[in-house]
Amino acid sequence: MVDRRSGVPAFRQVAADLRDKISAGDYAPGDRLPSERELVETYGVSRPTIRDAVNVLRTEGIVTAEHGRGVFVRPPSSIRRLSRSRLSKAARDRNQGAFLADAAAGGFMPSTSVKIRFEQADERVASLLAISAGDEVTVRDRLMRADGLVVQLAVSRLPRKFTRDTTIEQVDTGKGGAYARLEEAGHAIATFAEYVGARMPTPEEASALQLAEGTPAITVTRVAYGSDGIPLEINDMVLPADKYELSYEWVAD
Amino acid sequence: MVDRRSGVPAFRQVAADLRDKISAGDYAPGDRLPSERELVETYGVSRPTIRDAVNVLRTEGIVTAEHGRGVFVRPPSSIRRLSRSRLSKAARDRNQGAFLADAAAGGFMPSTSVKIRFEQADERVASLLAISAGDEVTVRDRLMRADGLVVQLAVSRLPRKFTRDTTIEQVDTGKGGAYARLEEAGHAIATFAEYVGARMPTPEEASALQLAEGTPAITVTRVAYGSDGIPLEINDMVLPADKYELSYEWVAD
DNA sequence: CAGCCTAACTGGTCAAGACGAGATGTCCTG
DNA sequence: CAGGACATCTCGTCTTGACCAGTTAGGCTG
Repeated sequence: MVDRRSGVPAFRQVAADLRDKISAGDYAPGDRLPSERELVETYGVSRPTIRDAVNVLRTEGIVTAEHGRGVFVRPPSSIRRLSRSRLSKAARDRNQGAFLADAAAGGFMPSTSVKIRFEQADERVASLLAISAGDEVTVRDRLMRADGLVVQLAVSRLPRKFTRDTTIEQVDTGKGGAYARLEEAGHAIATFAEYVGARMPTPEEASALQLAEGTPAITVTRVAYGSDGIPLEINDMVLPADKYELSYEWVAD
Repeated sequence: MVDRRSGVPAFRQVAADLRDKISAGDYAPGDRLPSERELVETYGVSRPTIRDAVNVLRTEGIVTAEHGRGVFVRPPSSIRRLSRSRLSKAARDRNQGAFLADAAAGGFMPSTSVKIRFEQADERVASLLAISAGDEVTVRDRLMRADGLVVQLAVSRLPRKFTRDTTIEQVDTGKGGAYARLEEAGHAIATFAEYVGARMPTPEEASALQLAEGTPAITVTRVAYGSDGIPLEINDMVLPADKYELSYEWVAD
């Protein structure tokens, strides 16, 4: 029941009560919550109020609603850990992109689709690639699927001057991937930098990644530098936060 | 106006239209949107429908509502970049914790509050610290403020066997911080590992960090290892995703 | 007995209306 | 002219009522 005199809005009281019941285990992961109309009875409030309460839990990501079936406690999803060793030369030499290596380890059927296009660098891209805004860049737009489900979006951008007359401008870059082609052209990768953030996905990202309401996206911008310190490539990735965790290790100095 | 025959729910049409107008610059960051009652007129739908639409944008984090004032386009917040060099020994020797070093660089007034407690390791903590579940750990619970605003929560846990009879069990650990005390006790830090994820904040975190609706939290778990590979400390941090970006650099191998 | 079909669930959307509470400018009063 | 009271904006909450749209299980039909 709801305390009308407490000053706390009714829908928040209901949300808090349901949240407590879930964390106490009264409703276990995968369980169906009572229907909205049942909750109307038990709490003595109207249906929109119940819906407001459930929406709070949905945006918190702890329940999902399925039309016609009910509202379910979201089971903790298995986290895939991405380590920076995915970019080691050893892994590259095995002719595996980072994603294919993950697939081999994770035991799922990988598939990727690539689109190539060319564009003029905007301010952010130009600054990260140390070129001038408006300079031409080669863009490789990748969609990665695991067992048919999209699990990762990645957009790779390279100054066109490094990719002309290479298979980097083709869908299939050949054995070893784009980094191997760069190396053949005299641009071996020397260092990496990654910038990690998180935000709510755009509607397009949410539908592409099939994100449930209340699931944030992790954004990773990776910059690959040559031995002379010149940026060779930036790679913008968007990952579902409920499926990925990034790991980094380093030696203390 | 709203197209009733399109099959797209009215509140989503309104949300999409407002989102487009915002990204097109019709409403600039900081601008007030038309009031809900005005939107009722322009779109020809009821107020609950308008509110649903606005709520979509709120959970997407692109507008905030202020009671009595209006709905405002959220200005892009300035991102503070946390680099791993914040943990270099040089920085530690300057008697600066990571947070104080950031403050010096960012030019804001820092303040922190610390609570010490002891608890028994749960499964996750035990596994990360390579001890047995139930073993006693020293917990340092920190709250960091910048100009009075809470900007970071951090919980540090160390096996009690490493902290007994040290100032690590005091609020003030002394010059150089906890890592310096560990080193004096023969446990120099050799390597770090960080695990980065993101999720929606709990209600407690949201109010502590004063997160606007629709702002995710970045979670960082840092493990510090001694030269013998033994875990010495784990540090769980929660950061507002709209204020922080993490950066990592490494040499390709 | 197999398969379809429908009834009775479920959540999704929307309306119209009411009142509460914070913010703010204006106008009146001292 | 300064300051406070109030009118009137804003969003916040909640109700009643209705219909639409997936889902599912049970019963009917062939």
